[in-house]
Amino acid sequence: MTRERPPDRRVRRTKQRLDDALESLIIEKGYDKTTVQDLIDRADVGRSTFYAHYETKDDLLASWGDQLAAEMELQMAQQQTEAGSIMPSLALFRHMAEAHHVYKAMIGSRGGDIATAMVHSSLLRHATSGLERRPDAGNKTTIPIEVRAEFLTGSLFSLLTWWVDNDMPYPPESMDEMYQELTRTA
Amino acid sequence: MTRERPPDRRVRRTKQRLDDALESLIIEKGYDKTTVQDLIDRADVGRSTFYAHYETKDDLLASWGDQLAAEMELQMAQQQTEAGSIMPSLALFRHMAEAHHVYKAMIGSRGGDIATAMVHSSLLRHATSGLERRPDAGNKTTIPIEVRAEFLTGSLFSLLTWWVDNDMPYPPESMDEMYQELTRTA
DNA sequence: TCTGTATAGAACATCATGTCTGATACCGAA
DNA sequence: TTCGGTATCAGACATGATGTTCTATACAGA
Repeated sequence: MTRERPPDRRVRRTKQRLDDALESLIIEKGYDKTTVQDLIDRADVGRSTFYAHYETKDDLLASWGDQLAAEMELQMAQQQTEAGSIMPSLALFRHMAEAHHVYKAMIGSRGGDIATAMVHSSLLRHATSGLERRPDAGNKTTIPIEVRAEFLTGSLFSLLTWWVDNDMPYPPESMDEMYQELTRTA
Repeated sequence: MTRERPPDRRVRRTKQRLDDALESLIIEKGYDKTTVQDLIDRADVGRSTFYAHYETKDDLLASWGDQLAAEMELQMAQQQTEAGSIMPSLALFRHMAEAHHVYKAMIGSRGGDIATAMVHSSLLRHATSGLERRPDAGNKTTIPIEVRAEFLTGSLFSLLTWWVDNDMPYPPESMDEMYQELTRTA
């Protein structure tokens, strides 16, 4: 068991700066158009310093995205225990509402894919385990769980992105209700 | 009314070569990693020739994707008139099965986004008009058509991509049935 | 205070993109 | 078949982003 040493304060500062720079640049000009040069300028960090911590721009994005995902997981875990719903959809709608600047900026840019892929597996896990745990009262469908899980995940995603992209025309609670009703069959 | 002149035979040949090169390269190494240099090497075409016809790599992809979309539209239009279903899902599953090499190669690469975006609007149109035309027998939902259309489109997409990405474990007809059942509510 | 490590700054090689040139080959219409 | 218009080729070139490497300096933690 090798003891984890807390990172140097300088390292923490540098990473924090880069994270902040990334977020503001994503909102400002989108992930695609953001260059490494932009990042280190905004973060006021040396070029070699950047590459000392991250291999590529995508690497930074992934690391930054992990933090968002962690927050998300927290909120999802809460709803999971509360309601009997399979997907933690309400938590997701609320979470996206909070950070909507970022998500809207990422939709359509390549950063969206990376973020999407990161969250997708996590959501799919929720769906699968939720379906397995479910009493399945009066549900005589023969559709494999795999397919149903993918359906639940994909349709939720589509509503989430549509909603944010259209500047959230309905409150999170309404979106959640609609999603619940639309996926009654699954 | 300016009469449309058919393009020079040389132009046709060049574009055909580039289209072929694009398709084979997408399958071979993915869209992202394909460079303009790769394209013109494979197509055996001069660099300046490429830029005489397309502004960027994405431009070529879009033009090439239009052809796929056109084929798709054809198959979709047929099913539309036949069955009473809202979405031409069966036609889509069959279409993707035919060109699955290409689609699977594009899933996850940035090319996927561009292609996805192209098809998305077309599918959304189908969904919207289908919902408007529908008799709505015994359907007392208050969910706005916009949301339902997005739901139908998004969930269909997710099943399509999952299906192709997992090497089509079920026949197109089964996938279509499952999709129909899962979206009974909408 | 002292040692190890992170950082700055800048130079550098590499690679892909997109532009531009003039010479050549080809097309389609007369 | 000829001829004018145009597509193509080959290559050079400018540009901009990426990632590497170096040394001197600043700082953290013990």
